[in-house]
Amino acid sequence: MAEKLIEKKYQQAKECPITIFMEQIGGKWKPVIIWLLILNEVMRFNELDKAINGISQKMLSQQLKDLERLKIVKRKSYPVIPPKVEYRLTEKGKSLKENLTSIMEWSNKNLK
Amino acid sequence: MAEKLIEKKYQQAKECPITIFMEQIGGKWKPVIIWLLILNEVMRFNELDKAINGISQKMLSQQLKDLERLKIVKRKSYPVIPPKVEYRLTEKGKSLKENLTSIMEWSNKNLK
DNA sequence: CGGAATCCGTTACGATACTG
DNA sequence: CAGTATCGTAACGGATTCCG
Repeated sequence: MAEKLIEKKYQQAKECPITIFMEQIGGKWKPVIIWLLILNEVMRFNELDKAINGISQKMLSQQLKDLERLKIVKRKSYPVIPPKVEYRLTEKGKSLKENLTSIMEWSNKNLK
Repeated sequence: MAEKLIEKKYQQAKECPITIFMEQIGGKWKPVIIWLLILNEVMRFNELDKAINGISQKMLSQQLKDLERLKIVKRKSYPVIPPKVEYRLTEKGKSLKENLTSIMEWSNKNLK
């Protein structure tokens, strides 16, 4: 009886949207990639690679694929040699700007 | 020369505050814990354990320690038998409410 | 009740090398 | 240039047991 009440009271924790957010947009690299694309509109693979301190090509391409699947990033490839691929945000991706900005401000104020 | 320009242009990516945020507040469990404490003010270890679907005691105590170290959560222990320990947010912790709320809204709108 | 200790599997991440 | 493929390590996370 009491257990049932507790279950009900704290039900919010299940399928928590914040958790889903963290699982999908969080992680070590995705926010940086998104942030760079907010600042620079469009970037090539190689530019992202150079811009992100310490990332490997493997990780970068993996994270970009994830973000593409999530419809946050658009990939545009030109059939030239040498290859040229551009990445930019979708509208959905751009809509993250305010969230990331306020997180950034909080972080600057509160985290070392 | 050109390299130097690129380095400069994308310097934002180093020590990115959003990355720091994700590393410290992100992850699978921390946001849920914080959110529950926002909703319920004060909770005991056991209540958190029951409220968070699928968490193990090990993870819970580990995450609570992390959050305590970050000064986001306050721990209050009563010297009684059986033991009683309460967790609540610090002011710093409470200041995350707006961030988490807007993340939650975005998540509800944009993530499955 | 509120943990700590242990064991163990899975995933994330990283370094390096290679390719169309 | 824009990636794959391969391999090794480290961190994460879960299950179980034990204890004051």
